Amino acid sequence: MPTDPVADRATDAAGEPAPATVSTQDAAGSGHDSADPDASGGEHHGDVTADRRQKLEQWRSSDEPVFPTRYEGREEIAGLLTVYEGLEAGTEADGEHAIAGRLMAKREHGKIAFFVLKDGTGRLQLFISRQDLGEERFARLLDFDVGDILGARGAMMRTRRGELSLKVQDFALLTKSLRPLPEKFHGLTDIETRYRRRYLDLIVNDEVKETFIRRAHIISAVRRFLDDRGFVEVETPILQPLYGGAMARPFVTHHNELERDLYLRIAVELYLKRCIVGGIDKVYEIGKDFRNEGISFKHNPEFTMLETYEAYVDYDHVMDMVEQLVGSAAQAVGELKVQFRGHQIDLTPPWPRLTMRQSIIDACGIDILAAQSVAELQAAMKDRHLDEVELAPTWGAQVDELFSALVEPGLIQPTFITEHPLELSPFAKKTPHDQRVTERFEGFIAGMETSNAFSELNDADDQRARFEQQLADFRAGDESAHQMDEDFLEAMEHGMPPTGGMGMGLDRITMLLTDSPSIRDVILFPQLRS
RNA sequence: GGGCCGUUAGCUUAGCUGGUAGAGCAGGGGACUCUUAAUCCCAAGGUCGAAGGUUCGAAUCCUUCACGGCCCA
Repeated sequence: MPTDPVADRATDAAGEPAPATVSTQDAAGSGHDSADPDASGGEHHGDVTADRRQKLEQWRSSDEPVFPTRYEGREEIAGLLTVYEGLEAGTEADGEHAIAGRLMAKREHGKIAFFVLKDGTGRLQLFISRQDLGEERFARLLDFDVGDILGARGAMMRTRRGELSLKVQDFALLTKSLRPLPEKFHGLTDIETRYRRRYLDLIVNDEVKETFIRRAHIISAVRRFLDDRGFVEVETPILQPLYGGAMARPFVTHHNELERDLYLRIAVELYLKRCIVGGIDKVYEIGKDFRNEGISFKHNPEFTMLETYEAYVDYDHVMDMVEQLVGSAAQAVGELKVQFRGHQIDLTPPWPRLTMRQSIIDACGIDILAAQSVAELQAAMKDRHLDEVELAPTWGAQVDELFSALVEPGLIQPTFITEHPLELSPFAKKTPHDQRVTERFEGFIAGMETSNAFSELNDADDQRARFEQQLADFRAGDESAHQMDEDFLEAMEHGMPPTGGMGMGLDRITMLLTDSPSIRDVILFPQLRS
């Protein structure tokens, strides 16, 4: 066969970095022969996978590698976009570049064609002409399917219409894709498929990847904030013989050799406090907690929690820290004023502070400290026709229901709710001015609890009494009530310094800072029914 | 757990008071040297989520189930 002079030039240009292309010229010819009678492809009648498998077999029978291990000289697309930003339309730059990525679009146009290649950093158009490649290589390149991963090499140019492009002189198949991508215009919208096959969501919906990049930046910023303040990051058990540190139902698992059940942690609180007892005065952990509860737009059974404990400070100090921590996370990915579900939310410190008692009085007129039993409370609710609030078995649980139903959804701007009732706060110190409430706060943003902190209880005898009260609540039907933990009490009896402790749901912070309406949008592989 | 809505080609979807499915994109064949949701021509692609029921006849009506979404608790 006569050597196309243009193809020859292409081979020379690509010669030294990619010697494989030299032998390709012949291979392309023989490969093309077997590819030519595409009538055989017609036997599959639109079976896309079968058609692609057949193309893969054609590549295998050629001399070109089908799943090569590298593409020499590859550069990231974002870098080229920056370097050639000023290239004028209709001109071609000197020098040669190589890129690699997934083929996202094909636009054939007779003797030329336009492809769109996407790598982890961006998209770049490929300008392909038969004149540059020669007939055989041109046909072979056009044989690629959308979804294939390929490498391309050539000069940077800008088309007459102004699109920055790589003028392809040489190319290689890096990975054959056997299945079609979702449709290009509407993309992948089915929510279930997006979650179950997140890789497709990531390929097709660019903003999804952006959300997870932001998530990573947020978590980095949180770490940096704490590290800069001298906190030590630790890792504590996920498999626990006794779950605790929060009010929630656990997942149970089983250890075969030990012949005993273990729980997946619902919080890291009790272990980090042991670290405080041990003298790590500033300590934190970022990791997964597991709570065996319902699934909703703000609940996933496993979620990412931050907990911090700092010795010799109280909850007021922690409140100041939370404002600054959330602020610095926000500034890592944007500004202190964020848009969330149509609301403009201003995270600028200081945030308003309101006692839980006052917040419930404001919402419905009930003074929870005046109605001191579950019966009195429910009578007060009945007087005010608060039928939409679910009844709870204990006074503490009933207060929580009232608050969750009537106050929480309205806390759109960042707000600290303080001085929770003792019954709801088995690990918080009582306030000096009222023994019925605690030095505790929860930070609410956009109607979601995003942080929870207290002046930590360090009186071992008081702690034991709290556990006993929890045990009574459990027997009264509150399944989320806390268990007795003798091992933890023993640690406490050795003496824990006054400590300010805090927990923060990082998934919810990420929702807020990425304007994601559901927690499933900030968890790559959320829990679904199977 | 309850209510409402949804499930039709690989993807996005139309399908009225019942007469066993129509399109766009993707894929196949062809044309095209500046496209970018390229365009044009041709051909193909469906166990209508599953199982029962009503009916001469069911994507359509009924029942149950599965999965999903939203709302409520």
